[in-house]
Amino acid sequence: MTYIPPIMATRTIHPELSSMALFRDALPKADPASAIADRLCAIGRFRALNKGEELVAQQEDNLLVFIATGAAKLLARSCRPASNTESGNSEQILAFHFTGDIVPVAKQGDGRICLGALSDLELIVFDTNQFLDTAQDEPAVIRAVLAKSLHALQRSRTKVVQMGHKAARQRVAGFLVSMADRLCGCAEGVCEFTLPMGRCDIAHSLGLTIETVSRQLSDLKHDGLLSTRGRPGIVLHDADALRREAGP
Amino acid sequence: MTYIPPIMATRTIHPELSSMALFRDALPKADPASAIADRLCAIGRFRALNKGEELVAQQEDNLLVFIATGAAKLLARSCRPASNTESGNSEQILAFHFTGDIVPVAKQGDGRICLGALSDLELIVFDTNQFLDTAQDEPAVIRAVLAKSLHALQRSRTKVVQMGHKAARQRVAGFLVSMADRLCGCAEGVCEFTLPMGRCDIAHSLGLTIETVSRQLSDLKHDGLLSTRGRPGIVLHDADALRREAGP
DNA sequence: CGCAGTCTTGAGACAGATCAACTCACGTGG
DNA sequence: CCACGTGAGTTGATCTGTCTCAAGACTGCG
Repeated sequence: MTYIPPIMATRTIHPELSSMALFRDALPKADPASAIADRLCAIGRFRALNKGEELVAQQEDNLLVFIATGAAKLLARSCRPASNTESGNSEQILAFHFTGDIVPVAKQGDGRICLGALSDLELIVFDTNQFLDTAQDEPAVIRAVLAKSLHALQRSRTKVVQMGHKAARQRVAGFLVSMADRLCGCAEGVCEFTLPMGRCDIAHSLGLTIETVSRQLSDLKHDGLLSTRGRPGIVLHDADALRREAGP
Repeated sequence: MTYIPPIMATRTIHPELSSMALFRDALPKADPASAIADRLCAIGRFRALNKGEELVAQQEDNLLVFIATGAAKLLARSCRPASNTESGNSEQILAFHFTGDIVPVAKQGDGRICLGALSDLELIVFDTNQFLDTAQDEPAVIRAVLAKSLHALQRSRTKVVQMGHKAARQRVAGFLVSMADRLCGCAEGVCEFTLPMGRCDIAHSLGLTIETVSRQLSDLKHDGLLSTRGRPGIVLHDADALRREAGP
């Protein structure tokens, strides 16, 4: 849980890294693509984080973070920054993000927001306004960012519904179905995958305690809906049945 | 609670209505503004809703709704659509929106999403893709939509934090502070305003029951933090103190 | 005036939090 | 190679905040 001070470049962006990750879909034609890619590379900052490290956004930052490779958690800490003993779990995970995602990181009303590395992580960090200024005359790029942002909004709204009126069992079931979909593209039937985050992160994501998450996983296991393979390995026996558990 | 079937125009958009509401800030120069405004008017649909009516999005809809005048609630219903007696409160309010807001309304993973009129309401409804195609060569417009979307994402994330690990008292306090800010621009000191929504909507927005909301309001009143003026009237005696109640 | 809907207040039940052991997996070093 | 230590995960017992059910008070309207 190392603190990573302000946003800062550690090296120049690998041009092809940037262009591939960001614009594969947005820019079908090759020529303007390289031009805009070059310009964006000039303002983007590359960051590599080791597993467990965090990129902490300053209060005034308004960032767009592209995840080149790896898995990350976006989290909000309920202030109380100077707690020595890791303090209470006053931390809420807003979303999990994986390779290829674009994460808007803007100041929350209160409490700092930061991006934690669930695995080794490669990021490209932009100042949002600078990015948009540069991409101003390339509507396809802005539109791609907008599409990703709307997607993030949709997932955030789903999370609101989940946390607003769902029981612990439904939240855990919903979480597992979502992970099955995002990690191995499995939407039905048997499905096996490895969770990149621990119970603690799951709990903070669902607004539950680790004890409750653990209990619900055990219950689902006893009900024959899943098996575990070691600590992080999960086998869903019937993704559809689990989706039904998650409720509407 | 009338059902409003599919999105449908009731009359052509008043051009100045559209241009004023959407582009006042996005398009400083006048000439191109009218051109793009005309084109957008051609694809936007005007809708007027009476208080209590709802605009129900179809599963396949992907809309951008501009609120010309009035107050609205964006809500997700936990399926179970054929419940006769108003059924359980299986409904979650995702956000409140007021005059000038731009509301992305896309299909949620499950359960329909719809926009309810808290007051008489005037809307302009666009298909998102059609809107973006039309605004393609006007980056300022797309950028304005992106900015609004990022703002919606930010508020949605704040709601996740609120519902993830905050007690009822904190949620109600936070709600009141937010409303004070959005309805009368009050951020501190004494502040009086009228809530456009009932206790029931507040409860559904915060993931609580109306009884709990009512109790918390009573408690805050007994603690001298606020007074009520009739049913919907609220007087905050000290917005800062209330913000402190809401926690970090 | 009386009705109907909204809001408030009260008493009891329950899901999940909290506190506290205990187990397990894994790496380290004797 | 095995004892040990550490951190994560599981399981159990109790406590508490919020939901539920139920009754009463307020507001607005015909």
